[in-house]
Amino acid sequence: MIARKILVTAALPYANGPIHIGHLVEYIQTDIWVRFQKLRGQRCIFICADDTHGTAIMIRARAEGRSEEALIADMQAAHELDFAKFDIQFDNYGSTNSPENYKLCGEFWSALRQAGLVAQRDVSQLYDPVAGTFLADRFVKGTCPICKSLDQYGDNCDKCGSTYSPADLIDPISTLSGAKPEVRSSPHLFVELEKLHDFLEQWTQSGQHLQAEVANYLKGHFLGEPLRDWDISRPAPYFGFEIPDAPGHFWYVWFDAPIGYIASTAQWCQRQGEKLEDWWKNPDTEVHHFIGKDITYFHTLFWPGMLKTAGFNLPTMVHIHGFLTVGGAKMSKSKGTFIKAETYARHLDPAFLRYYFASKLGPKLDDLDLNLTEFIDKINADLVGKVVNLASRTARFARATGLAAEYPEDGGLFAQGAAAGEAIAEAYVSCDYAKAMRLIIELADRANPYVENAQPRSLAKDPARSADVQTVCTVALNLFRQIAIYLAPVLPRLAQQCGQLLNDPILHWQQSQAPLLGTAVNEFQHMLQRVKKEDVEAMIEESKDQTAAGNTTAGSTTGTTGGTTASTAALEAAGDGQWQDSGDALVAEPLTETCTIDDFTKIDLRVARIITAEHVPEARKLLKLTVSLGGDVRRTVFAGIKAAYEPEKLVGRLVVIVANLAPRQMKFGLSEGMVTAAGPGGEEVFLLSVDSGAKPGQRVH
RNA sequence: GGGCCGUUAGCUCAGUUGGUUAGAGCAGAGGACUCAUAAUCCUUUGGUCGUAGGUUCAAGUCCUACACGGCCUACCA
Repeated sequence: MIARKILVTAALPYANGPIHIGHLVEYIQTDIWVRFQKLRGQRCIFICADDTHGTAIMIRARAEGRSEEALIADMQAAHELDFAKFDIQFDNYGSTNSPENYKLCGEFWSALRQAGLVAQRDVSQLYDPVAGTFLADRFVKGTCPICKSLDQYGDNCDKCGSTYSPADLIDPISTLSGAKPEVRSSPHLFVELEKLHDFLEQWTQSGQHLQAEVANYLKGHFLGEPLRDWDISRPAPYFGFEIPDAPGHFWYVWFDAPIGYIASTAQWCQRQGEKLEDWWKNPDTEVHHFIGKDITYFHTLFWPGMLKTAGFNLPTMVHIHGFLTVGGAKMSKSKGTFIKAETYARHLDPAFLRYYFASKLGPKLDDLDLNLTEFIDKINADLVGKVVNLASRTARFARATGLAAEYPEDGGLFAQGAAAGEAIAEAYVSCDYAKAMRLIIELADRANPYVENAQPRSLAKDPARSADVQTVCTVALNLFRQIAIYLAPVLPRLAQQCGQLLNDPILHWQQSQAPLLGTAVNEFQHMLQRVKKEDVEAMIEESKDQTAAGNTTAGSTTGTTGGTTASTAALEAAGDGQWQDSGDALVAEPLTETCTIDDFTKIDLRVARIITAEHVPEARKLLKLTVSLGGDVRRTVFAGIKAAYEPEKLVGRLVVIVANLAPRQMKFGLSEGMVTAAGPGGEEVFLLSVDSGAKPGQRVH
């Protein structure tokens, strides 16, 4: 058999936050696939890197008073350490901030230029004169130009949903410095993706490279109309690569991030004495990308377009997975389900998570739920009770004799297991790990009754029957070994331990097809500890302590999406030791521009009592409140607090409202004010209260 | 509102091109064993396969509608 050349990537984690268990779904999924391919004898390499560029990194480095390079070096070291703990084994782990990547970006760039796909036009963008930087959309807030809502981000309005340019915002402020941004026009470079429309249509709809639902999604959402030009340059200052033929302009982080896959491969080639062309410009090489559904767009439209234009291999397959939920809900810092990789590894065996994810992962892009009770049960029942137990209940008796020289009659168990190998392999290949695990555990379910019936315990008592003991142990340990081989992609350490126990390392899938005979058996050592409920609880508790609030989507990675807000060391160090308040909130929403007392008095804050509160059935976030300002002055106010408060519990309660806010016509009625609250939104909304004694209608000074 | 996916035993899920009394694991109940990490083994309870129609000799499996849930997208504070 000629080995296939398979190049596999997982999305590049952004250098702005630690690895958490949501990320790990992807890296574990990918690592299993790679280990499987290697075990089957394919030439398979696993390539990844840190994604390091962009405004967010620049801002954070600035806040921490150090260089971007120092920041990303620290983050990369932390990421690699976390991955190693989970046995995620990259062939090369690079960085998008590498000379190789710069060179390749140039290559892609020339190709795009030559193909006539680059257009230039001016973009008016807001500029922060204090921070001395152009402002990415999310670093500008102001009043929505469409619906006049206050405090909206620069790219789209949370309230009316309209999208616009940050330059259109009314009364914008920079969230970096609080300064009033100026509109500055600057030339930007665009990739005219529409010119590749036909190619992308054909490539995405071929039925070969994408999961069917993904192809449908693209067809419905993007390919049905002209593809928009893609703005891939950013004016200085920007942490990234300067565009060679456009001094003062930098490639947008999403331009150089996927090219990082190739750059990281180049580093591997350098080390291995291989040629990059053999891996990226070779029709015989398969390229497989594993990504989360949040970055589908980039990997299925832009990226193939770029590869096609620059003459690199197109992805053979883009494997897209869903998000992780914990206990059926999004990971939540306040609930302690936002679990960092590092925290998990301090409390529990990473192998457990690998097995659990494997047992839940299918080829679809459904979200995957980590149910902690199920987690405990599954690990203890499957891995400890069924699999490892096979070895632990027999290895001891086999020490004296070793394995028999001939494989005994076992009622066809080993042959059955060998025959199941191809079905298991197919399940791995198609990323249906759940099915693979099911099939494997079935083998263990058949093996244990064999041991039970064979009664090695009573045989062992009779010295005259040592041959029979050897027979039984030879069967049981071979069945165990067969299972360990099948599980090796998921549980590499177990495979290694099995190899040690039986003096024969597990190196190839094919070893599952013939029993191991005539070797010595070493002393049995515990292979896996059971999961203890207390350890899981301790992990959750510790995760709770870390930061204040905020639900975060347990998404995947690469680039500018899905990153968690970074806390800054500086702010945390300055925090009051007694309360341990995190600096995250301030980082997420920095202080605004200084205002005068006159500015403040323009806003008329009043104490009000909630008289009625009801759900607005059609609205997802809104409650309709009637508040009293005393006497018979009533106001109707819509408040976006549905996720955080039950209407019944609000009635009678005193709140603080903005009483002179211009009324606003909303879909569900006229809103005549605004209820004040703190928090990032969603379930994390906290209404302002006043101390007892205050009366409706009183002004807040 | 649009799109996609799902709805099978208390829980997690299998159910192949429609074909006999719908399966597994876990949990529950009873028993056995004590070699093993209180592991294992045997027996057993439990399902009008979301609802309503339809196609068919035959439907968990195909079609239609509806309900519920999830995700995406839009709308919407």
